[in-house]
Amino acid sequence: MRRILERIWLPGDMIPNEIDLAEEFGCARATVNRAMRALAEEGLLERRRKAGTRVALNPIRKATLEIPITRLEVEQRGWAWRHSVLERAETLPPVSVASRLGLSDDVEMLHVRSLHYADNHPFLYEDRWVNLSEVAAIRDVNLQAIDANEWLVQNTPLTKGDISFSAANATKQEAELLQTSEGEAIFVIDRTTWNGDIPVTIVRLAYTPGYRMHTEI
Amino acid sequence: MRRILERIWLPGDMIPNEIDLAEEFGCARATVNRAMRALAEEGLLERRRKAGTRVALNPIRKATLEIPITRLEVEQRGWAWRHSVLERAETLPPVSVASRLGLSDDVEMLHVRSLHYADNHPFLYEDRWVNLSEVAAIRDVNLQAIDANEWLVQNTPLTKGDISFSAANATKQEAELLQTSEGEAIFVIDRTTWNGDIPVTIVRLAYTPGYRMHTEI
DNA sequence: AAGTGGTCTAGACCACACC
DNA sequence: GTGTGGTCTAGACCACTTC
Repeated sequence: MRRILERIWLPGDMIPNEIDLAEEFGCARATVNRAMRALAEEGLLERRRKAGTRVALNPIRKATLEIPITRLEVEQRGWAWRHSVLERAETLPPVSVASRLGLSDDVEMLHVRSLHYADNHPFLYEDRWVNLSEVAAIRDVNLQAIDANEWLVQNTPLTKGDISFSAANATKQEAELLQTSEGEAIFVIDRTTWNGDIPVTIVRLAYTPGYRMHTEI
Repeated sequence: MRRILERIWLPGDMIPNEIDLAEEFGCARATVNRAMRALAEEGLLERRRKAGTRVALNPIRKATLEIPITRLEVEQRGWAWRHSVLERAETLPPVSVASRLGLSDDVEMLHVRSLHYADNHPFLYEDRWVNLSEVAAIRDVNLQAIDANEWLVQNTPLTKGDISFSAANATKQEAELLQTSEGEAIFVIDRTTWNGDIPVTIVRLAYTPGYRMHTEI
């Protein structure tokens, strides 16, 4: 790592193989392998069998985003969290939702709209659809007492997720709920989650204006 | 992993120690360690010496975001990339920039504003300040020929980065550059990068309306 | 004090990708 | 074919943290 950061080994350079490095550093080959694997996972090296190891040309440093439970995210900032369920209905999904989940639009799903507060200020407006045929047990959950996401994470196997981040102008409804004005720029997360190949839930999270998602590399 | 996903081991459960697992699976302890370390890095397990290993209570599944070079991001979508430098000046930074970098505001920095295109449509407006005392060599670089970010990534050690994502309403200037209307919601990335403790560059990336950043977990 | 995970070793065999 | 990384083993000692 030092040699890469100090540009002794330049991007694109081949570096010695594991056996030679082990000899140079006076350690076992397994130790070299462990170190190199870690550097490759960080994106600093590119490794291929037979072809050898080279310093990554585009050190695409991977930022890891933690996808937190809203309650914890709010509480970590020192605010009091609460949320309020605006709507809870078992109903037919719009085609856009059904098709994105690969489900038929003539089977009822659970539709939950809720508003999360931080210290009594609107923080996040959540619009969620849940696949009832996969998570029937959620019918009996008091979603006012526990956030749907928190319940799902703790009670359903979730193996795969698809997340996208974007910006959107607040609709009139969103503006009213988030106590801002129509057209204000809103940070939006759209997330779809599967258990294996079975879609579990799709949710749109619209954050209060000024929200920033933060990470380090 | 199977036992966690199939909820045989529930969130919060302690799981057997490495020696017992090695015996159960008929493998060496090092192999168990390797597997458990991988699961811990994915966020499925929490490990502490002496305290043991437990299934993560909040499977904060970590999404890894790749921070790509804009040229590659555009080209990967099958579009032709080009960019055009709007301004290039060695000048004193505004206090906001200097203070966020922890630099004095009476030392000149390089200010570069540029517009990236995808298939001749405006894609990204970039406003960047570079610490010339750390990266003097960039004075002689033809930034019209290579994107500043791409040059920096390949020619400067960058050890630490701070990234935030947010939504903003397009200013009049941004709207004109991105060929949209004032107030349109814009996806914004603010990134500050250091080499060790020395700040290297700070940049604001304003994406074309409708831009989505995407990842999977 | 003691038990846990963290790390390392020396050796072995394997799988893949390039020749 | 052959050289590379990928993986595994059996054993050892270490470091941390909880008891």
